[in-house]
Amino acid sequence: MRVPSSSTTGSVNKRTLCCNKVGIKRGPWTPEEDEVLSNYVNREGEGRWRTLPKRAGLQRCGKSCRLRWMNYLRPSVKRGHIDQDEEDLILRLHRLLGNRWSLIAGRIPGRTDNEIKNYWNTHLSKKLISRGIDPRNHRPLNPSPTPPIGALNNSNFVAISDQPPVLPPHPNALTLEKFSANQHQPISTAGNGNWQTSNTTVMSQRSVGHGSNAGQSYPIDSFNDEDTFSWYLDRLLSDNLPSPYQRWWWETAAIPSPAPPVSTIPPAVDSNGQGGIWDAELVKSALEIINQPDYSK
DNA sequence: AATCCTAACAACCGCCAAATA
DNA sequence: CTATTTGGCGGTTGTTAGGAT
Repeated sequence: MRVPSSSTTGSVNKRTLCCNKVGIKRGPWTPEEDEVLSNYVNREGEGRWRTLPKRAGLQRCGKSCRLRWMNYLRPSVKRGHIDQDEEDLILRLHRLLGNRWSLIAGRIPGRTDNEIKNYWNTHLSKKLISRGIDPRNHRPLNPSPTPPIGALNNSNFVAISDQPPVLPPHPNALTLEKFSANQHQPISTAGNGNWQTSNTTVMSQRSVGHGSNAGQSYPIDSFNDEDTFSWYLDRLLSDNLPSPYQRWWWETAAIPSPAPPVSTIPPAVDSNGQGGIWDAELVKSALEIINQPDYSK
């Protein structure tokens, strides 16, 4: 929660335009404000956030209104206790997707990216650390052969061995390496989460696998392949998830529609006879990640 | 009772891609 | 085609509540 807007510190100059106006309120929302915003959005619908405050009669910036609606007021938002199933799922998805909170939230009905991010930072990352696992990459924190005594008992997780699991590399990184090696210029994942060539950012991770992106000039022409790969990976994962998760995984998938029929999935060998993009090791890595039994109840 | 410490989480920030003018 | 606006994202801040001292 923030200090209300009356403060006039030097940081004001750095604020984005919508929050830089005199008379714009900041900080916690009151029940009265919530009601005004809820009534307005229920009546007029979502969108046009920038002009919404004026139309609705709120002394807030549009960004703040959008955030309040999306994370708190929306009827579909399920707030409160995150149960064991959800927690298990967040762990699996984070291991697969990293800090892509909106993608993770998209797989957990009723939960927002902000809520999952908070839950991760306050609960789950600490839980993993207590197990001797690095929450950033799900690999052992301490590469020494003997984990600390008691580390495996200090959580809700069921220890399946005396050793923390050694996990395979992140599948998305593998994906791009594969694209690069077979067909295109060198691409790597940068620390800022963007895909890069040697000196130029070429593709935002937010674009990968979703949307047409017509008109954009990506140096790789395999965007559709990547798109298809996302779909294929989705199918593999849904088929191999623990049973309670299978149905909603597919139902909530944020993937192109309609999905391509199975018959269009390219073979595991490309036209040159080289290892194709559906590399068996890549698929195996993804399945190993999602099926790691250490998060099971 | 007062103070300190920390977990929890709502809200803000800067950035950037997509949409629109 | 370019400039501007909008919406969405992940990272971070800082208030609050509650437990410990």
